[in-house]
Amino acid sequence: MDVVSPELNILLPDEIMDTEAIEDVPHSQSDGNEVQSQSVVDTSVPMETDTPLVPENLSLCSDAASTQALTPSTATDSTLSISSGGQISISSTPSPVLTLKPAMATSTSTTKTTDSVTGTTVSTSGLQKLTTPFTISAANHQIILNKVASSQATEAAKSAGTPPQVIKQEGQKLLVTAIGKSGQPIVLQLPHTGSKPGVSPASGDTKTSAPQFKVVTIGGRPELKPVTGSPGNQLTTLQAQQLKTVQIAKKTPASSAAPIKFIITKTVNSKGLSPQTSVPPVITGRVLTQNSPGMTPRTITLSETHNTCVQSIPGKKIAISPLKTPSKVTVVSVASPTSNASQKSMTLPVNVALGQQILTVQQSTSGSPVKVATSQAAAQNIKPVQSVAVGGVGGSQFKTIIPLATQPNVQQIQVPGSRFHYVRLVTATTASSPGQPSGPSTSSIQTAKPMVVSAGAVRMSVPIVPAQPVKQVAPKPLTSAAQVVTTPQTQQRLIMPATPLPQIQPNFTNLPPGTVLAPAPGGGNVGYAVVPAQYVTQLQQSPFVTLASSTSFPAAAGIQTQARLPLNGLSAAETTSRPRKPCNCTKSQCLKLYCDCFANGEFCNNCNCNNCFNNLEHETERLKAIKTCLDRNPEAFKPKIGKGKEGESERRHSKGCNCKRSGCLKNYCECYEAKIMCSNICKCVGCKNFEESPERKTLMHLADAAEVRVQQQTAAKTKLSSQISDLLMRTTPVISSGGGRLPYTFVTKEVLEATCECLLERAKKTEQTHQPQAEAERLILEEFGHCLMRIISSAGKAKAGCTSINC
DNA sequence: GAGTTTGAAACT
DNA sequence: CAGTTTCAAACTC
Repeated sequence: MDVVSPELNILLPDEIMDTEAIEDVPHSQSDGNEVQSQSVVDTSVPMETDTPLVPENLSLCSDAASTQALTPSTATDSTLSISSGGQISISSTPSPVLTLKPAMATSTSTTKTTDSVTGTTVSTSGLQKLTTPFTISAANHQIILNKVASSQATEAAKSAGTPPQVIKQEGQKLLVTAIGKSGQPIVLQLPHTGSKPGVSPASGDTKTSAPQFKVVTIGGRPELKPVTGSPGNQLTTLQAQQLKTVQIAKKTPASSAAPIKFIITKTVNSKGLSPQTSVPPVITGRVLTQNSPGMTPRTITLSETHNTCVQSIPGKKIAISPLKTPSKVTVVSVASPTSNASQKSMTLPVNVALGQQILTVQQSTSGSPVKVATSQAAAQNIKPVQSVAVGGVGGSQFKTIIPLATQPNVQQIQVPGSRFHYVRLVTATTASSPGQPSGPSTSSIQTAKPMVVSAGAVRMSVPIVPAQPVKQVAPKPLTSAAQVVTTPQTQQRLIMPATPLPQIQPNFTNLPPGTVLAPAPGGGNVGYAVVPAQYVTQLQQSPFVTLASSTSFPAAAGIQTQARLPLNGLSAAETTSRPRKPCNCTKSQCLKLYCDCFANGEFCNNCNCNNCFNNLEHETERLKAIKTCLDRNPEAFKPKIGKGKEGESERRHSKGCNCKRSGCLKNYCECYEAKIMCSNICKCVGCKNFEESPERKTLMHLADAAEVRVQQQTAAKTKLSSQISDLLMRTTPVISSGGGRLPYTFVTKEVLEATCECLLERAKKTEQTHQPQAEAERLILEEFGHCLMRIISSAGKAKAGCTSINC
């Protein structure tokens, strides 16, 4: 049902919005009352792949069965936050905040609102009512609607001494005219439920049958206009005990070439529970990005289940780096009974590429290996909501909601501009004590197994799309069962479970098996510490191995990697399959900064180098080399790309380049390689790497086009592969399901040869009969089909025979 | 894949 | 600090 009008394309944020604004609302909204949903609904995450040029839906399905369609006008820098079961907020980044709050809501909106305007109501008729007392704040351009989800809302209302209010599912509209650049009203429509398709004024999309929230946040100008409720549609808010926000920020107007980026964040707050013990509701869905303004609107669908005892998980975010093409949202679900107090909220940049699978991670309790499951724990009534942030150029971020099976176990690690994508999964294990340090520093090597960094809490950071080597090698004491990964900017650590993670593994292609990413010494802004597999093995075999060498590295190596990575990220193919780039050093022994591995603080692994000393076997030499480099330049291992001085937000090369012949438009130039402009500190000659440079723009367009092509190809391949796999599974279900040989296993070399012979024979016949080429191709294909059928048939017979024998 | 170009790193 | 050399990646053919 939810439809986003084509105008949304223009309105969609080009940049990623800062997550903090999102977090503020939920936190402020929490009050002592709890709103609980009656039932836990299916938490399955949509897996379908979005198709370019096909309108997509952005919706949040919730038990409340309220859907809202937003038709934004051309607005900039505004965000719309909608909290199902709690509040709906529409905010613009610059400032003013529109807050819609329940009239009887016990919770007082503490959102950062200035010049707030209250009293606007949106009427709805039907099963549910949403009180529309809301606050419009000019500070953040936010409208927050507090809504009580379904029965919980009713109960809450009863408890409050007021009759329950119901929001009718049909024809409900929320017109928001306050947010719009040109004064065009934004329509929030509560979609029809069931099979009855609602008529959406926006675009008429009627695909959604389930109750949904459609949340669209669009950028807007600072000015705020009154929110108008459509006649007959009243938005009634009972009590907002849960706050969920979805925000889409638009930093700058999206260009035709640049993809429009959604920023949707949703957090759920509930009262009475501390953040540590909070359990957010499960929200499932996918996030799709708009490819170009002219295209049909793309929507984001997020299914939401209202749950009891919903707790906000501040900072639970997943960042998705912006892509030119629609991407799926990687959903990480982590189920665990308890939360870890020591956990910190993090943003997670996830470079979502076409065909990328939705990741659902269910985390087990402490002491047990981290589990990854596609299904969420059914027993968990409380499901954490996690926001998904899509990293954008210039640090802006795309946010969306990430469902969590249970507790705030997933934390995002956001590295703006970096292609490293990490999901931090924190097991809120019961064993973990709040005060217990979770860092690797407290852990020790216990076994020769994959390590558990912290005894108290298991943390997992999933580098979804590490395009480049993680920088720094800072081996840490390891315990068992997981790998540790840290991000450059924070102390986030990733503990990979010893058990393979099918959903995640493809994303670790650039990390060698056994690779351990540990936080570099010094905490804080520390680069990644990468321990090659062999190093891990050595560590496991020799618990007394000192990791002092890693300490020699300055903290910032991780950012250095970031600098080398294009802001827009790699193409889907690159991001999903490209391994860490091996070095080819021949003379430097990989102990000089010529070697990228060494410069990044990594051990060489699977490289093509000769006479490599950048490994454990030559730890002494390596340490010496590190010291030499640091003596020569204390900043040698620090990131080259960082923020400019005096509050400059743009990244820039710390030293500047010295290009003379490349015009700074080739990868020889470190600035260009990092996809940043040359700055005044560069000493380049004939620089063409500046904003207005036509040459640069041309190159960028070409690169974008190439990227799009790659993504499309990747998507096509993925789809084809999926179809083939599906076909194989469907054609011989008995064979594949009976524990026998899979169908393709019958395609032996001999079978292949026979098939080829048949095809060749058929080709010869067509030649001899002077068949037209088209006819010849048809006959050959037909023959191929026959061959396939024979193979399948034979496989089935073989299986049947085997089964009979077994019986 | 070999050879060339390029600019950072290393050296003097 | 400047000039030169070394080096490995980027690029071209």
